[in-house]
Amino acid sequence: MSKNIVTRFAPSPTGFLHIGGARTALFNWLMAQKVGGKMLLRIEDTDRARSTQEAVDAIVDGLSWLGLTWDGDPVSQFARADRHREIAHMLLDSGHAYRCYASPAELEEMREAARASGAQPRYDGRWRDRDPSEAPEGIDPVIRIKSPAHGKTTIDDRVQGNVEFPNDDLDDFVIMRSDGTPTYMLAVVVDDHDMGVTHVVRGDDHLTNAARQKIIYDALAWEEPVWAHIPLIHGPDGAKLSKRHGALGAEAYRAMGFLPQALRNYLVRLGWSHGDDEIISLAQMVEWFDIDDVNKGAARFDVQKLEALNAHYMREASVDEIVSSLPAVIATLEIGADITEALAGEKGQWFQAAMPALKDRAKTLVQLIESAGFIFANRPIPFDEKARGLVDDDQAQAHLVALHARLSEIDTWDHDSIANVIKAYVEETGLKMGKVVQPVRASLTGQGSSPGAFDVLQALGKEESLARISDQLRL
RNA sequence: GCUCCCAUCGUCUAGCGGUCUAGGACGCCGCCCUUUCACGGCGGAAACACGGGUUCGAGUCCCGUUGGGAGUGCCA
Repeated sequence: MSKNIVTRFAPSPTGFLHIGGARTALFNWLMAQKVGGKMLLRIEDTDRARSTQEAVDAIVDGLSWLGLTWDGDPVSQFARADRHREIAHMLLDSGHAYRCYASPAELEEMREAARASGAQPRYDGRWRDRDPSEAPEGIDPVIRIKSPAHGKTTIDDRVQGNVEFPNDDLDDFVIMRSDGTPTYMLAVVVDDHDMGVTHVVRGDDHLTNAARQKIIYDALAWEEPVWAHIPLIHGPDGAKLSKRHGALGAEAYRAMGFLPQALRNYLVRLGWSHGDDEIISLAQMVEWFDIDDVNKGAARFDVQKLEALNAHYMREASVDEIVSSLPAVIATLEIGADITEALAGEKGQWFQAAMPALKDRAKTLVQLIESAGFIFANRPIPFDEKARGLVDDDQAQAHLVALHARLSEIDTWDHDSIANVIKAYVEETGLKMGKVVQPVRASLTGQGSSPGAFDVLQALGKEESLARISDQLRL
């Protein structure tokens, strides 16, 4: 691998930083990072109608959140339209491209006919060799590139290997629209070349585009970059990950309570691995990652595995780190405002005190907040029926009620007292500890569906016990 | 339809001709630890899509079948 490699991440700002895009960016970043090269960021905003500034912001935010940095300012592809036009005309002058006056209706007809006869729908090159003097009046032409009529175009891809495309299937595609704006196909080539990009790493949905782009490189006598088309990420159903699979952007995963290091770790293991290693630090990724080791097949997105990784990183993270990443998550919750308010007061201290125990038990920051529900709950909340709801069989319910009755006689409400009552009861009845302790404990701490005994405690004026129970009973 | 890509447990994957009665992780199921829930520990069920070759020997190489996926725009 050469020393001065330049990669780039080139998203189109029509949505947010999709999970697939995030991984593409990660791979690009890793490649550059590994050899001390550069990763550039280019916004492919040539489609004015669909590009928005909000999307650009979301992409930038998403990358930053994931800790993926780029060199220099983001490049706007749209802003480079003049240069694209210049190249298009160069191609025209050199005879590698030509003006085409075919109407949209004509093209549609062409495609229909091709489909009907079972052939590949493609432009038939009807204006390729026609004399410009035949051009109809009042029609703005597009500029098409002359692609080779015979033979094959082969892409030497670092991930996909050598892939050959019959030139028959690569038609004379449009490089400049009739309104004078460049198409993506031309713009990428010109930009990658001008920006000095040496390695193009992107989704394999671009693989056939690489063949088309190579035609442009060849026509310009420019050296093509090293290609690496990484497999797409699929949804649980095996189809390309899309809107209907649920959450889309990095910001959504952030809102769901995932830590950036967890998402990074998960993403890098999709289609790439380093032996049996599962937990991989940033430094290790940089050291171990090799584009040549990336698999060709698409991987399905599995939230459970992401959650497991996240749980790991939450345990590993310091309380401070967790606390500092909480506001962004809370802000996205419906009851976020209430929580923020509650946190400002005494409940904030309880929350802080409970944090070490809380963070080791939750899989996501959202779960962490939810599991602290008893701290934020509005009081008083009826105790009896809630407790009953925790178990479904009658016998267990009876035990629960009986135990609660005994517990309610306790004055001190400290760790030992509660434990002793429970122990005694369990010994007396010969019950399995977990069977009865679990629901009782749940009703005491208010976890699960029942914010229970904490309210009883409060009603009894045992405020200070809350903190103690959080601490001693480990919630 | 056509072009291209892919194919190991449910999922992510290890495997780069013999050490594979196929390893790890997530998930799942037991047991242990535990005053709850977790964590942790131990154990279990679970895969080389199918058919032909090549080879002394194939999960590993070749071909086909089947099954997935991507592309097929004056979108990117």
